[in-house]
Parts: sequence; structure tokens; C-alpha cells
Amino acid sequence: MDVVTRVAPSPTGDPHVGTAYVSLFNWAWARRNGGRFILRIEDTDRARSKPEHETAILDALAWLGIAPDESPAVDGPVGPYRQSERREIYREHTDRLIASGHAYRCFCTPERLAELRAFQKAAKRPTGYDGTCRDVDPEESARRAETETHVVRLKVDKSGTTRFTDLLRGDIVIENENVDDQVLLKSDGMPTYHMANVVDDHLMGVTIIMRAEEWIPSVPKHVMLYEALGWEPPVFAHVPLLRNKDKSKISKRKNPTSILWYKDEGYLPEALVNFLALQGWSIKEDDEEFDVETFIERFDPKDISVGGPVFDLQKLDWLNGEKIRKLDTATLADRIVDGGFAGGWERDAIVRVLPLFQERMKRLPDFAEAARYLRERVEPDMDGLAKKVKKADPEALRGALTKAAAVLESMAGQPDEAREDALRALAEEFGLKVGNLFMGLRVAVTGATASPPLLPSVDELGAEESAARVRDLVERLVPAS
RNA sequence: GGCCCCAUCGUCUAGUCAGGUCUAGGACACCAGGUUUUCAUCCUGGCAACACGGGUUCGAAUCCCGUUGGGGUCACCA
Repeated sequence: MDVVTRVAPSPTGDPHVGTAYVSLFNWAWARRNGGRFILRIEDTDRARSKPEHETAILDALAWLGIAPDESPAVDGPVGPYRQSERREIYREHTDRLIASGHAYRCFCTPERLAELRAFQKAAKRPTGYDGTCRDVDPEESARRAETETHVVRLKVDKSGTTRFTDLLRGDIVIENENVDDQVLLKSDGMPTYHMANVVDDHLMGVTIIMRAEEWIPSVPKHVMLYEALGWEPPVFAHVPLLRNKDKSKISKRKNPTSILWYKDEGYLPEALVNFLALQGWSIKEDDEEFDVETFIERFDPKDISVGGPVFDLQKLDWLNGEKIRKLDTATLADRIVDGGFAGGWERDAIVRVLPLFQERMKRLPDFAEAARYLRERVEPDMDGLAKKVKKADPEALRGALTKAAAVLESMAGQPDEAREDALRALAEEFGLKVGNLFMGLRVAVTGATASPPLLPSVDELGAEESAARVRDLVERLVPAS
């Protein structure tokens, strides 16, 4: 049988990392099986849904390289893919349920329901609809429906139990008396999630529902709907919820949840994908850095573990550095430029100097930050230098640096080895440790005690400018008297 | 609170279904050492976990029960 997977986000905010997480699994499973991955926009909440959010979700998934095969933007055989455009379909099906006695119209006002809920809570009783409209005579119900606003509710048979199988947890059984008469059709004619979800998943031929575990409690309602409609439910696989450090469901307050944030921070999409793949799933090999093709080859939803993974950005940073190091300089330069992290650098210039920075980068903005000294004189870190050359004779250091400046100029263009030898000799001449001389040069040229290789930096800068920086440092080294 | 889900190093996890090969493996982070003119990379080593209590069994991280802990959910939001 064909595999059809789906993700069904609601366009009510920035594209969420949880959507990316669930999409990745659904996308990969469809890819592995030569199936289809559908993105359905659940915009039945008319107040909160916004077109720009829908666009952002589509763009974010495309950026991650896990774009759906069918979506509002890519038509397919089972559209439309926006629930707001499927109103008639839901209406038809709720009518069917009313006709078959599986659902009923409810005329209770929101105010009454709020009061009911408040009362139940105060009395420490389980909350839920009290069934006032359950037994309104069908004819009377139809008549009142002409003029009165109403919703349609699922008529739950409160006896017995409902059972379903979760691919990751096995059988889950719930007493029907704990299942509420869920609203299926809202008073504005839009379906609720539960109704739309079941109808769409069936009509769209979805074979496996992989979604977050927060949905488990509502599965019995869905199962009842499948049964009432005479349909076979698909396979359910509820994946763990991504967590904050305190184990609560990942939230904006405690974690970056917008996919856009990761893009803006200079994370590579392949790093985020690799990282997300490691949440709840693991590769047998020791190397946890892998490409998406490998993931597709190995991924099977039944291997997902169910403990809620705490989001750890440190691991993402590591993965991002790994991915950056794997790119060739031309590609990395493109990523830097296209991502808007060039900081005024021309693309070709980036390609030229990138070897100095690539293995030191964790994120894309690191380049412009670390390469600043190549475009402007940065304030040398005199305190840092002082700590590093504490034991060196200041007079000797100044003398050696002054001569070193001249060496840099006179030996410009010569091989690194030759220049290094000359500088080493200089250090010896002044009775300095080689490291101390180099540290002085380093701080002079790059401004910092930790930097990319010295000589290549000098070459990029030009011998004259480098020498000038060294002489400037010598000036600063004169003790205040 | 009712209902439901979950429980291995600080974090992500392997092992659990088919009990012994687990004195519990890997990765990130951290610490130490090596390489390097610094940093980074790279290499080597180290620290560190089966929530607790019963039971079943010759034998339990693995099976069962309970406790504790964590999470989710109880909307005309998804």
C-alpha cells in the first residue's frame, strides 16, 4: 500500500520548530516508501489564522529541505489543502452524522457552557458537556436550526470503552464515560479540529498519522468518528513533545521556537534537520552527524523513543560547526552571503579568506565577526597580551617587535617557513620565547590573543599595514611614566 | 483534581518487545593530556545513569504490581 503522511499546522504564528520536527519524520517516511507527504493548513480558527503565517510555514519547510509534495501551494489529487476551503465537505459529513444519530445540534450558549464549566470546576467534578441538547427531538432540532445559532456535537455512547493502538506505545484504552460530547461543527459553520482532521485524513488517504503526543487524549473521539462514518482509522504514531529545560512542553518563553530564529542566527538547515532527527530517534552508527539521505534510509517511525527530549542548543551548535566544516569554501561563502551574514564582504573575497575561519565557525555570523580585523584596525587586547607575555622582558619584546615589523615588510611574499624561521631567530636574538613574540604580533595584527594563523593574516592584510599595526602596538607598549 | 502518557549519565540516546553476552555502549557538554606560534580543528584518556519499593526467576536496566516523580489533556484553539 502507498504511504501517505501529513502534517497539519495551523497558521496562527511563526513557523514552529515542533512543526519542523513532526514534518521531518512524516517527510522522511514518505520519501523512504516512495509515498506522498501532504501539508494541510488547518485554518478553521478564523480569528487567529493569517495568510502570512501560512506562507512562512511553507517557506520554512522549503528552507529545511523538507517541503511537502502537496500543499496549498502545490496542488494535488486530494485538495483543496486549506480547511477553510473545505467547508462544504465537513458540512456534508456532519449532516450524515446527525442523520445517523451519531451527532446532534446543541443550542446552548457559550455563556451557559462557561458557567457550567465554572460550576464543575468549583465542585471539583470532571468538566464536560452536560447533555442538555442530546435528546432534543430531531424534528424540533431541525426547526430550531433554521433560526437559532447552534453547534453540532458528537453523541458519545457513554458505555463501554474505546481502544486504539499507538505504534509507539501499544494499546490505549479509555472509558467512554470520560469522553466528552465534542463540538464537531462550530456556530460559524467551521469544523473543529477533531471533525476536520478525521474527515480530511480519510478523504486524503492518509495511511499513518504522525503527530505530537499532546493529541493522545483526543484520539478516542477520533476513533468514534471513524466508526460512525464507517471508515477504517489510519495508524497512529504519537511522537514525543519537544521540551524546555524544566521538561514542560517547548515554549517561546523558554526556548527559541520559531524556525526563522534558527535561520536568522546562522544555523544551517541541514544542521537543524540532523539535530531534530536525533530527538527521539537515534542512528545505530556512533557518528551522530549524518546527511538527510542517510536519515531517509534508516528512519522508521516505530523506532522513535517516547521520552520527551529536552532541547539542547549546545548539541545543535556542535552539529552546525560540523556541517560548516564539511562544506567547500565556495558553498560556505554562498551560504554566508545568501543568509545575509556577509557584513559587507564580497563573495569572492570571502572565498579567499574563508580557510582562515571555516574550522573556527559554529554559526554563519561568526565569519564576519572573526574577520573584522582584516577590514579595519581593531583595538588590540592589551590586557590579554599582558597576561600572555607576563614573563617576557618588556624592553626585549618591544625591540623584537620593532625588528619583526621590518622583517614582515622585507620578507613579504616569501614562504611561511622562511618568515617563521626569521621571526624565531629574532626571538632568540632578544632572549624571548618564540610564543611571546608571536603573541605580540598576533595581538598587533588581529587585535586578539586568539586568532586565525598569523602569517596568512599578514598576507591578507598586506605587509605594510601589518607592520604599521605592529609599530602601533610597540607604541602602546611604552610604559606610562 | 479526573483521564492519559512517560521514567537509563547534566543533555540526546543504545540496550527493554524475544530476561543472562550490560562490572550498562555511543554522542554533546565538561575535565585532563597530546598536536599547534594562539585559538580552533584533530587525536587520546577521564568524570558521569538503570527513580524507589516489592514480586516473578537460578538470574531483571529488561517481565508484573505499587510508590514517587515528570509531562500532556480536560475550549464553539489547534
